[in-house]
Amino acid sequence: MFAESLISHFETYLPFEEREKKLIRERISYRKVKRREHLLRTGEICRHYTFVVKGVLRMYGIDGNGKEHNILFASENEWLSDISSFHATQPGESNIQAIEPTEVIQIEQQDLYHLYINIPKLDRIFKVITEEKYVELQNRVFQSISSTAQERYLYFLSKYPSLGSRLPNTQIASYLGITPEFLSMIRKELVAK
Amino acid sequence: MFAESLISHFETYLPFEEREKKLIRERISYRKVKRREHLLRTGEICRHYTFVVKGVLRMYGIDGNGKEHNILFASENEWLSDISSFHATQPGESNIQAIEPTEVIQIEQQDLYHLYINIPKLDRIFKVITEEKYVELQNRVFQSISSTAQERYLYFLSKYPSLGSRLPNTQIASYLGITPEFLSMIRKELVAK
DNA sequence: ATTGACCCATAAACTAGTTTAAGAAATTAA
DNA sequence: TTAATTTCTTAAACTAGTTTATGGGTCAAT
Repeated sequence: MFAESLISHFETYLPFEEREKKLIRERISYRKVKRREHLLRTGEICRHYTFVVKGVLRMYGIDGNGKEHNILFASENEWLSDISSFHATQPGESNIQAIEPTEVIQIEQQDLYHLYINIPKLDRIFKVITEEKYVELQNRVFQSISSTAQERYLYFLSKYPSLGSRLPNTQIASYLGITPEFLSMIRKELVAK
Repeated sequence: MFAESLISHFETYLPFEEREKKLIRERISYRKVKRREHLLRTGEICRHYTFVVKGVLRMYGIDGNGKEHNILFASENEWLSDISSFHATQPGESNIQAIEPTEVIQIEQQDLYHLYINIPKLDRIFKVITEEKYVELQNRVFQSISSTAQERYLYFLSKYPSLGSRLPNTQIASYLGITPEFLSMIRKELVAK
């Protein structure tokens, strides 16, 4: 059953009792997302916390000139949500789209709050998950203010080796904050070495 | 008493009973930090979660060429820690230094864990605090891949209006990922308008 | 009052990354 | 299987941001 991949994800943090697993199973839903299908668009309220079972999602923003910029990717066993839109129940800026055919588990706001109340250790687990994601982002900020595009690309490859081959280079360039043309140049230079 | 500024910070999230406040008071310590004094240096284990009562701290990293880059600032009522070093009890890369004379409240790892166990709502509160900081960082990442230095500077000013006048421009330039010379040029252009 | 450390500004030469354009290669849809 | 679309590469002209150097202003400490 699809719920087991989520429960075993939770159990990498803390053990769960059957009673708790049952509560979780009652409050989650499963969804398939086609390649290029959107889960969220600018101006919509983000209604779900989304857990990737299989595939890859990207979260991106759109700048003043209408250009898309990848904020992050989420692949197997990762969480994704426009957190501020989700908690405030307000329209947000973010977009979420599948890059590959993707399967996800989703929790709605009221269900997640219900679970937080009935399974206090979920507060602990999401605190830890958010801290882990926070550290990742902080490293990325440091990279972005201290490193060249080539260094950022090598860091990305070392951090997400599978994504390096799985994603089109245009998506990676957008994540790195450079043009696809310049990424192409960087790759050429790296091969030359 | 110094503990009250921390407790009233917590109570902006959830109410606390006297029993819980007592537990907190027993587990925190107060410290004055001189201008330019360090709370943490590269290679050290980050032993504390630090709450700024008064003043401004900066967290910075050092790149391969020995140059410092400001990852973030923490001023009144903000938390700061090298989270991964703190939880892993392992040496980290980060540095934390006072920009102004600063007063902080600190919690050591064992004390924080003790509080998490005895006051479960602290898991909830730190989950929310970390989510808030996560959203801030995510916005900053989006800025860094989508905006010019001038736009990033204006965003910084709008987001932290007090810091704009309180900090030397060299510190702001380091945070924005540009040279002080270029920030100087940006400011000149903005004044000209 | 004077030194020294730091902070800010200006300018010229330089470099990293963008833009535009155009063609080749690879995927996807029909 | 072919047409259509997306992806990748190359190259030339351009722009945003760096580097180096120089000088002036400010502030805390003697």
